[in-house]
Amino acid sequence: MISEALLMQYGAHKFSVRKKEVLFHLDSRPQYFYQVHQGRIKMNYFNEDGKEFIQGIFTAGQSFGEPPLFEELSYPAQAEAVEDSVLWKLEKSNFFTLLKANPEVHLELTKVLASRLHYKATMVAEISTENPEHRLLKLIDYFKVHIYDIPIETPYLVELSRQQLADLTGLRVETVIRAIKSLEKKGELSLDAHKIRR
Amino acid sequence: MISEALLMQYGAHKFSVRKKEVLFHLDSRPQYFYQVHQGRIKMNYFNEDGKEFIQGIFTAGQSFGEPPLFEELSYPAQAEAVEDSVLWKLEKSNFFTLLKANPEVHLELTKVLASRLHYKATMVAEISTENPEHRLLKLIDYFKVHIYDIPIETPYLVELSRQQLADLTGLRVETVIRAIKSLEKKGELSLDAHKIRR
DNA sequence: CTAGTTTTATGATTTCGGTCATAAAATTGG
DNA sequence: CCAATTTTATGACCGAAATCATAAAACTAG
Repeated sequence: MISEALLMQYGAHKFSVRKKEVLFHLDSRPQYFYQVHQGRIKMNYFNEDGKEFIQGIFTAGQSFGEPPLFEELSYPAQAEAVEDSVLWKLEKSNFFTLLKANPEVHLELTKVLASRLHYKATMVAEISTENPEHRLLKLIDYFKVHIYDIPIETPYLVELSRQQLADLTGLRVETVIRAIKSLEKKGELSLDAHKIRR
Repeated sequence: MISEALLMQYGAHKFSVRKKEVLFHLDSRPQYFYQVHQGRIKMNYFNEDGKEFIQGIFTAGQSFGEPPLFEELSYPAQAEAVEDSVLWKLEKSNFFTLLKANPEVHLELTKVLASRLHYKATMVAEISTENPEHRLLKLIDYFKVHIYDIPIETPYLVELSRQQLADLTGLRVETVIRAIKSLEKKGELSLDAHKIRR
């Protein structure tokens, strides 16, 4: 997260997007550094027959889509507004000028990339080797502990739909619904009015 | 990749590991920055019933296992020598001193993390949504273009075993063997003496 | 308030890749 | 050089999750 003061100083602009609007497409070349000011943005991939995979969901204060800025790479997913949102947008070259002039910001950004890499390494191993229930618990606990910084023993209310859980874990909605039910029966989580608590 | 001169200057040491030796375990806390001097190291995860997933294979000049150094995180996989190898090992605190004093090295490292994030994002989406043949082609092309820097039109000889391909794509050996056969039949790649060329 | 949409739910059926068993070919190491 | 190990290969069978169909419940927007 880069402070607004700094973003403005280096010529960033705020702009609005409507729910479902696409910010950039799969395989396009990055031109800007993006940071969420308000709302929620997801990065997602669709295969040939329309199956979605969600790389990440980003909320106020979080940046996204930085990796391809650093190499001559194109985006491995598109970015789409989950709800009406306001974003900061900073020209690529200005972004690098900013980083160079502010080593502590650069270090912060490296930490963000490191933590995202940790998340991806965790999820890809889960998806490759574990069953649906295991995957879902891992994802839920990951969000709780690493994204929302809630101690593992404190109850946490999952704010993701069954479909989003499916698209984050590579499962299908029906499988998620059944696995969640089964996990409730086993006492691994609780449900009240369809909301998942763990 | 950090130059040997710089590594030495900040107190790094070289040490040897034998094939199959484990450098650090899953869930342990990182204490060092590691860089391969000679040989090959893989980072891998095993689920409860022994199914392996390979996060990456690192060769001479490449560093690995950096992300958890930047946050207070534990390793999401273990590191294991694929063959007898020699490694550089730099104390965590010295590593950060080095980065701080050498911004261009820090930027290089950020690029490495960015490119690894790109690889993981690509593979996790593949594994979640695509069939075995698609996954294998994507992996092979990724290694060719992004890891070995070979132009897509130049033939490339895959130096990974069927088992390694399986553990990198979340498949089983038998499935990889059959998919490779089928891809050969379709003309997507060629085989000579079991070696895969594409 | 209500029609329309999205989300959650559940049963029946299918399928793709996993599992199991076995063996040939290739590689390695002593 | 040869025994032991690893890698590649192939067929038969199985099963977990995907797919398909349908509907109730819960939201949402006008």
